[in-house]
Amino acid sequence: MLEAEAPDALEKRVKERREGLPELPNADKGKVILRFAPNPNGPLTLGHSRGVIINSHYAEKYDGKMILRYDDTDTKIKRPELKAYDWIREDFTWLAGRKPDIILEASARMSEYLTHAKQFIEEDYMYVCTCTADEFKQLRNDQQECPCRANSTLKNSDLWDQMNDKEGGFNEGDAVVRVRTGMDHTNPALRDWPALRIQRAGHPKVGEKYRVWPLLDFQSAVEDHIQEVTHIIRGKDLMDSTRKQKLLYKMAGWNYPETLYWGRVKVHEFGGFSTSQMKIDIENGNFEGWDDPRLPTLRALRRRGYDAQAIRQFWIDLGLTQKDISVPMSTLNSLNAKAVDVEAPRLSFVRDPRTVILDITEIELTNVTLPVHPEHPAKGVREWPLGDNPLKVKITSEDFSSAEGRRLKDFATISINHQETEQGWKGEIIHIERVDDTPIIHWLPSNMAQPAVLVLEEDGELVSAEGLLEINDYPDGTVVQLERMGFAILEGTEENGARRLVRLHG
RNA sequence: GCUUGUGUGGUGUAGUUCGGCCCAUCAUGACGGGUUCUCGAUCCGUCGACCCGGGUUCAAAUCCCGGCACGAGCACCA
Repeated sequence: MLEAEAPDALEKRVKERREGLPELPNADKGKVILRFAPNPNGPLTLGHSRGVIINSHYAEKYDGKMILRYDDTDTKIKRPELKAYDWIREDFTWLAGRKPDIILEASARMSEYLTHAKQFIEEDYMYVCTCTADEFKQLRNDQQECPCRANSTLKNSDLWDQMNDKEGGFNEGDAVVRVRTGMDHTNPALRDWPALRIQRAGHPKVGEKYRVWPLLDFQSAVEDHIQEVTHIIRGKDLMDSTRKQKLLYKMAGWNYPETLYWGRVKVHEFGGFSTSQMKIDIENGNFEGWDDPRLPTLRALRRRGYDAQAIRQFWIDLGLTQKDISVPMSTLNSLNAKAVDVEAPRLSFVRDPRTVILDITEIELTNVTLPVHPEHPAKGVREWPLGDNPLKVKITSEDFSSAEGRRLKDFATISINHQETEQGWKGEIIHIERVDDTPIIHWLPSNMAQPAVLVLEEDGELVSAEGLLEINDYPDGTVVQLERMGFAILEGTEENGARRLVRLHG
C-alpha cells in the first residue's frame, strides 16, 4: 500500500515561484547562439531594447554568443542610415552592458545570399516569377499557380542571370524569386513567398554593386543557418516568418532554431515605437533630434540619465509573454529611481526665482548645513554661508505668490511682506527653530546660486526653464535630485555660462 | 475573407504543460497613516483580478466544448 503510493508522492512537484525569465528549450550551456537584428534606419528605441535585453540576457545565462546583425537589405523603403550603424552599436553596448560577440552587416554578406539563391534555383526550391505584384496577389488569393511556376530549371537559371545583369532586360519590379512552397497552403502568407527582388537604388554601404537583394525572410533564414543560431526570440508579428522559413529549411535539409515570441508593446506616454515616423517628425522639426528628451529612443533615455540596469530589469520583469501590452513609464521610472537614488546628490534648483530680503542681524547662525543625501549621512553635508546682512534669498515664483508663511528648508520660517524694494521683496524671519508645520519650500542664498536652465517636457513642448542652481562641482553626467522637483542630469554649459540640466523623472 | 496569436486586480506579472498546497504571487498604481526640515526615500495599512456560457470531476485560473473581445500576418518593408 505504501509502495503503491510512494511513486505518486515523488512525482508530486512543488510549485515554486519562478525568478526572472523561464528556461530556454533545448539550451546547452556554452552552445547557445542568439541574435538581435535591427534595421539601421535610425537609432534604437525603447521598443528595440526588449530584443537587446532578452536575447543578451539569455546569451549570458547560457554562456553563449550574441550576434548583432544589421538587416540592411532594403535600399528604398527603409533605407539604411550610415550613422545608425554606429548609433546602434553604441546603444546596444550601453544597454546590454557589453559588446556583441559578433557583428554582421547583411549588406556585406550579399555573396552568401546570392550564392544560396542560385543554388536553390538550380535545385528547384525556388523559381523566378515575372508576374506583377498585383497579379500574384490575385493568384495567391485564388490559390492558383502562376504561369512562371511551370518554367524549367534551366529557364529559371537564365531568368536569374537576367535579374542580376545590370544591362539586362529586367528592371525593378519586373521579376522576383519565389520559394516553391505550394499554393495549397491554408495560410495565404505561406504560398510561394517572395525571397529576393530587384532594387535599383544604391545602398549606402555597398553602392551599386548588387541588383538583386534578398527580402528579410530569405536573408534571415540563410544567415541564421550559417551562424548556427540556436534560438530566435522575436516579436510574434514574425510568427508567419518562422512558418515560411521552416518550409525553406525543410527543403534545404536544415534544422530550424528554437523560436520564442513576445507580444506587441506600447508605452502609455509614447504609444508605439516607429523609427520611420520619428524620422519624419524630426525632419519636420517637431523634435530637435534623435536624443530629444521627449522621444522614446535609447539615446534620449540615456541623455536624460536613465540607468541601463533599470531598463534591463524592466524588460525581465515583463517577461516573455505573447500578450500585447501597454505599460506606463511609471513602472520603469520606479525601477530607475531605485537605481539612481543612492548615488544622486541633493541640490537646490530655483525656477523662475524671486528675491526676498531678510534682516539677519538678530540671528546667530552664520551658515546653513544640509545633507548631501538624507539617507546616507556619510556622503557629507552642504554648507551655505549666509554672508552679510541683509540676506538675499531666492525662492521660486510659485512659492512666492502665497500670502502665508513659508519655511525655508533647513533654515528658518519666514513671512513675505510683498513690498518691493530695490534689492528685492521684503521678508521677515519669524523663527529659526521649526515649531509648527508651516509648508517647507526649497531656496538658495544668492551667494550659492548660479544661473542654470532645466530642459524638460511640459505639455508636449520642450521647455528650457531658467532658474538658479546651487553652486556645485559635480561633473557633467551626474544624476542629481533637485529638492522637491525630482531627478535631473547635469549636462553641460550654455553659451551664456548657465549650467544646463535635463530632467529625468520625479 | 483566410491564417495565426492572446485573454488573471488600474497597469504589468506568477501560477495553466502534469486539476487539489490558489477564498490566487510579486511589482507598480491609487488611497490612508507613521517617520523624515524635499512634492524624494522609507515603514505600515487599505483597494482591487482568473473574458463569458456550458461540461467533466469529490475538486477547475488550470482539462473539454461553444461563444465573445482584442491583436498580428496575408508587402517586390523590417
